[in-house]
Amino acid sequence: MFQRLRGTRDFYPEEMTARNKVFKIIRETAERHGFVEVVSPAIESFDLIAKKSGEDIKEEIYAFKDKGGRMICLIPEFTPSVSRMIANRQKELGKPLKWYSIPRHWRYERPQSGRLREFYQLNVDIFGSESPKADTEVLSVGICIMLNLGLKDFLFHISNRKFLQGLLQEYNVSNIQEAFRIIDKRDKIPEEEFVDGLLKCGIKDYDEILDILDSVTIENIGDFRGRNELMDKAIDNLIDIFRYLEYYGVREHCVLDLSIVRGLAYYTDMVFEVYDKKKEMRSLFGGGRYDDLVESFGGEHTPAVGFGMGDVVLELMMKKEGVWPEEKTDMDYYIANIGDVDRYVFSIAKKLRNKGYRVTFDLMERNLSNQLKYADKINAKKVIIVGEKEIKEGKILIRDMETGKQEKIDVNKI
RNA sequence: GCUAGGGUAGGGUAGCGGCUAUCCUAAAGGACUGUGGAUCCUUUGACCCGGGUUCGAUUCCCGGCCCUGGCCCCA
Repeated sequence: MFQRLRGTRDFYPEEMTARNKVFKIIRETAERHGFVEVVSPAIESFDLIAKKSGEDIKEEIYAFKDKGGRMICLIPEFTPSVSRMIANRQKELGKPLKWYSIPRHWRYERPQSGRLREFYQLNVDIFGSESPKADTEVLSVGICIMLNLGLKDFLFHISNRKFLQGLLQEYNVSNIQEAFRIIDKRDKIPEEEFVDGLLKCGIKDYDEILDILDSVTIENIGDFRGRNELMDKAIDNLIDIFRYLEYYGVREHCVLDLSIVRGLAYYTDMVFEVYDKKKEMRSLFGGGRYDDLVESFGGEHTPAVGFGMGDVVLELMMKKEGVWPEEKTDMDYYIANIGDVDRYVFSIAKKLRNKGYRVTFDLMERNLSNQLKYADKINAKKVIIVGEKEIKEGKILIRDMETGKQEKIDVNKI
């Protein structure tokens, strides 16, 4: 017997119906927000992926030589591919671009809760707009997807990196990237290690800085205006975003949280992460603004903002909240036969199928009892019984499998 | 890469140094030769792999593989 490869999943029909429902809600929500779908190949050149993440990424992805000796890989993320797509057709694409995609991604990592080697990830991005309205649109899609999926226990923690960057500059902090990394880990590491890390980055007055991060809200952040240009830009941006979120009616799902920085180097302004309200689980997903990334892939300067949401954690969250759809397939019609009535079975099936119904019939030469048993098993809503006796009078029986009620109708009425 | 726990029919489980390896469920069929969900019966189907200890290992020991968590990392 062969087994699945580690960290991969099979989706059997019952699971597939539930997943399709979830994906449908996600697609519809994105499209109602004016996003259009794109797809790119599952394989890309290793150089493209390494462009953003460096050569060391090789250890964490599926990378191999193809028969032509080219180093290629299964895509571990979407950003390089979509940046390439934009750079390739820079001139003809009208800005802003509002794109979404639900590609499969592969990462060669140790699987654990909420993390597999093969997974789907919704990517939602807006390219070409610097406006905080674009940031808001991206946040809004994320929030509406969560709500439309029936989720309630979540909160968007929103920040702007430039605020912290400006603040750290005021305190003459030497290594700002490293400081970002440490502050990002604040909740995960012991207090001592955290303080130690801050000191190493040259942050002596960490009490003051942490106090600011903890106490500032969207209501009082304006008090910090006038300190330096970076902070002013961040403040204006955050106030705009929260105002727009208010206009859109999703403000209640958001909170200003200046401690959110995200470890990644390429985010430039707004960043966000989504947590359950009590922050018990790990981050559900996150994203932000990355204005310089497309350019680094050889395109023109293209401001961008977006997020990536993996299906694995989403499924865990939905199951935890009890809103994962029922895993059950069903069928509109099962046509049962008694005796030599094949010609009627086929023609009835064709008529119903042309009308758009899902229809199936016996392929096992079963007796009526077992045909009904099978119809029950596949959750057929209705069974049409084509019997020799009735067909002589031009009649068939329709049985409602839920009520058990059965009526005799004219065969031509189908 | 590091670390904890675990691997018995398709799914869920019991068990023991030696019995025909337990039960539930599932699937196929029958009881019911023209009516599903109930009941009963039949059939199908498992001790992860390799080595060691032993008269004998599914059980004990070692190694590997795999699974479930945690760490590193997290695009």
